[in-house]
Amino acid sequence: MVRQGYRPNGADPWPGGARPSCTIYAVISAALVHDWFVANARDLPWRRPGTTPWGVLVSEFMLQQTPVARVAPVWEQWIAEWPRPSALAATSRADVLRAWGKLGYPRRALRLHEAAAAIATRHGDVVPSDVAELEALPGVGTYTARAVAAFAYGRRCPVVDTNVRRVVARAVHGAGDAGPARVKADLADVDALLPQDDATAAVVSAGLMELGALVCTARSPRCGVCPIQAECAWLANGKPEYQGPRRPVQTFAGTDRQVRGRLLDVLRAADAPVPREALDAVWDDAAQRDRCLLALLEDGLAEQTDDGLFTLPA
DNA sequence: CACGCGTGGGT
DNA sequence: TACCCAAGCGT
Repeated sequence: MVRQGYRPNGADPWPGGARPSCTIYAVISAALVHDWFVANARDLPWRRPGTTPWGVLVSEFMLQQTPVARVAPVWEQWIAEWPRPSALAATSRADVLRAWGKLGYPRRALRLHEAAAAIATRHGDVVPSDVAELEALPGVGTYTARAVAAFAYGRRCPVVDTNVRRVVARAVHGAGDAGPARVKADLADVDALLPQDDATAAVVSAGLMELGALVCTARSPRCGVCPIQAECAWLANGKPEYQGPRRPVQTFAGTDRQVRGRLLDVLRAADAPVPREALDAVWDDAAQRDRCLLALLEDGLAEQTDDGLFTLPA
């Protein structure tokens, strides 16, 4: 139901004077999201019956900032090769980084490797279902912990990612898009609309994400096929454009990230330690190149052998 | 909390 | 073509 001036949770979704002129808020029906998801969910590999909590955890690591289409084939290989945390933990970091391939942000691969070791040694090779225990694992933050609790263990748990934040910002708050993250308030917003039953709530959590990924998209939302269009505060407000501050789009060309990527690409492709000259060839600016190589060594993404050659970490 | 961290596809 | 963006995390 769309209402004037109604605020779920009483929280101010636009702190700091960024409040848009709209005054319409809405309560959206979890049942509609639930039924839409059951009918429209993508057939993703990690949603197949038989996927273990470990499989879910691996998918969530890979999906941190990497699109579904690129993750899917790599996930299949990882689960086939390392079906349990202990199997991954027994693998060298070099092999893990090579298997990570070009998913990006390779520090995630190291953290997943560390998390696997922690699960193997401290949790009996079983991925924890408790949010606090999950958050204690390296590379597992607010989102990933709750995603595993919900999707791997079917628990009622607010799962807030960029998709869900956008759906809530629009459908509930009537804004064009989500502003800067407000973790506590975002979790409370979603918690307020989840049904009580664990299994049903978990499906709704997946449905909210799927809705944001497929229908309530950032660029061209397909409101005409949206299951909650009749309740959507953004539609009721006339789809106002987002007014608040936007995080500046990160540049890439010329940044350390690009240089690190090129250096690491050389190390991944090499089947033996490489001399300095092989790395020097990928970037002209020597100072930047050296800084990046040093950073890779410090991050544990590269190592130097006794005879001065460079490799992926053992 | 704002920022840095890879990569490549869509528009 | 240049942007814009994609299931975040750690510091």
